[in-house]
Amino acid sequence: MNEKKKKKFEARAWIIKALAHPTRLFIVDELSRGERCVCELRDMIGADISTVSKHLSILKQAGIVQDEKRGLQVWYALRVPCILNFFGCVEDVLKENARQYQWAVSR
Amino acid sequence: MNEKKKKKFEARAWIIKALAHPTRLFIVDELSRGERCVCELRDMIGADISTVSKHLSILKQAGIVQDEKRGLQVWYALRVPCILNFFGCVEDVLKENARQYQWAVSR
DNA sequence: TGCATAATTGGTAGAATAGCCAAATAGTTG
DNA sequence: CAACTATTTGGCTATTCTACCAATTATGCA
Repeated sequence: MNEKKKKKFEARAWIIKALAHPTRLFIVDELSRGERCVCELRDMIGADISTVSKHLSILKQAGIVQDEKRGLQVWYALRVPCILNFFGCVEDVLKENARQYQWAVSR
Repeated sequence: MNEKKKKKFEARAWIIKALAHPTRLFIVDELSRGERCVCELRDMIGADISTVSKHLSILKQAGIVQDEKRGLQVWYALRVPCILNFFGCVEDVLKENARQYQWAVSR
């Protein structure tokens, strides 16, 4: 694998890694329904606010969300909605896995 | 967040985590062009065969690839091609990030 | 059966990640 | 300006991930 190709997959992995955590997936899902401030997300997630803030920072660095400060609050919004299309495929994988599992235990 | 919702995002994260590594993304990309045996992938990747095998095992457990033994070799193939659609979106994010970066440094 | 090849599994050291607390920063209000 | 609120950052520990080597398993062939 040449250097250029390597860089390409590293860049992709960087974005995908940003999504690879339940809390961050929850945040993306929530933001798909509109912008939220950090305190709203903290209440929904139920973790320390510093933890939530760090998750948001990872999503922001990856370019998946954007933020805007208004007064004391920081509001986050989805920057690239196409991310959502992916979840359909992920659900397909999960469904297929469940199907295969059922098939495996039934024989 | 209730227990059911939590499980849902954990399941999704499990699949996405399986993709969140440059080598595994390379494998998925390579398999999108046809099935490959472990030794072919090892040659392309240039890592220890045990490392490649473990990456394949992660993809297989997630249900993203499937394997079939033929003689001495094990051949891997993509199980859910819809995964590929996602990379278009990931590239969009990367492009958007690059654009934003250019804009930021030019002012 | 004994040897060679392909792949997986077990073990381990080092790197990366996640979560919490405490401290710092930024904006608001009396 | 002091007190307060919302968020981020730094520091720390526990956990998870990754890559390699060595050992094991499975198959093919002389």
